[in-house]
Amino acid sequence: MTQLPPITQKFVSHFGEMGSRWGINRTVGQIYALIFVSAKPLNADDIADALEFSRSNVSIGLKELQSWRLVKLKHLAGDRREYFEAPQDVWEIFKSLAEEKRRREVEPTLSMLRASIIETPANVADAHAQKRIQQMHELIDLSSTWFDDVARLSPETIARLMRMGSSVKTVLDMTDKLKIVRRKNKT
Amino acid sequence: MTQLPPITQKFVSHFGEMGSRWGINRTVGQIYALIFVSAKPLNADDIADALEFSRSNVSIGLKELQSWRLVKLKHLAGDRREYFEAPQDVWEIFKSLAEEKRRREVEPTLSMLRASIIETPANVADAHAQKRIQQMHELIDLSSTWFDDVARLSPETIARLMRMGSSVKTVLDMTDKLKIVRRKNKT
DNA sequence: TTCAATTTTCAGTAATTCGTGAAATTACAA
DNA sequence: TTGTAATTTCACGAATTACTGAAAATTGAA
Repeated sequence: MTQLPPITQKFVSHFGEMGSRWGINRTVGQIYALIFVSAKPLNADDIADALEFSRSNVSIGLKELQSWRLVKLKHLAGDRREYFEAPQDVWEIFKSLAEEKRRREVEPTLSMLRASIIETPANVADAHAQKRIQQMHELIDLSSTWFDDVARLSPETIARLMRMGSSVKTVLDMTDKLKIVRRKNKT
Repeated sequence: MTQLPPITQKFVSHFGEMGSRWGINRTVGQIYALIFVSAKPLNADDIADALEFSRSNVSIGLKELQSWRLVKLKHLAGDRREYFEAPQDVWEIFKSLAEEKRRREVEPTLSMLRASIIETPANVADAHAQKRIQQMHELIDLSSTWFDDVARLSPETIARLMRMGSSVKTVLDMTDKLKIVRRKNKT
């Protein structure tokens, strides 16, 4: 597997760059990209070889990717090395990532914001700060629980929702009308 | 403004930590947090003073925040210094951030993925890689245009949509049924 | 057990990113 | 203009983060 084919090569290197803009570093990004596009599971040596990273670097990178649930460990019969692969369904990947990000970054922020909100402000400046913090908390809390809710839907339902784009508004309005009609009929 | 009040203090320092998990660094995060909770616009000296950063550091941070459209420049009458404030509406803030992130990170990735997709695969490995890249492209493209669509809705409509959570499914199903009824009536 | 293959850890070093003070530039009042 | 306050730029040292090779630990077969 020395010398990656051109499309793979380009993807891997770009993904490394993007990785560093997200929390993960270039190396980890490249390792993931390689596993993602690979047709079959890879072991640590395959990766170290293909990307020309040290074996230890790959080991650490794989650990990191496992902690994000982005790669799955797989054992091949008659080979005791550990092989890794990415889930086939891209939606599943997206969801793992979002969940993990929520757990690690969003939740701690929310608790901190909550803690600030229940404190008694010492002066007028802090009272204003608290109002602003409250606003931020509401926004983050609403979007994150919403995201969780949506993630629970089937990929097809999500796709359907997304394809509607901004025309969801029409649907919402329609629903409201229906509710009103029902309420009227009841009384 | 030396010695920040406790709630502000805590928020600012936590936000700095979070900032470094996102693309922005600790300093920039703290500067933003301070501006966000402040009741009135701040100038660079206020900030340098409150956070004990060097004046130049603040200047660079403010430039960065402006480029993300997270702070707005404001001139106060009879004072030629530049004052900065964060938009009042947290939804607006969220949208600016998302748009800017899309423009800087998502769009370049999409073009790169597109470029890979139209290339002719050199071998069977690259053909498989291309299929995977295609899947990733579809997912990112769909979510990002969808996000744009939703962002265009009014904050109230968005809030309404979010409050529905996973029960949107029921609405979608209802809509489908309505469509079917209409179609039947037509024919 | 023992042994060899594989994986992980870790100390040291390389690379990158951050923050500062000093100098340069800009903007405005006199 | 000229002088001064405000802002930006930039080179450099400090701090942080990433990567490596060697050594230790783990795993499973014999």
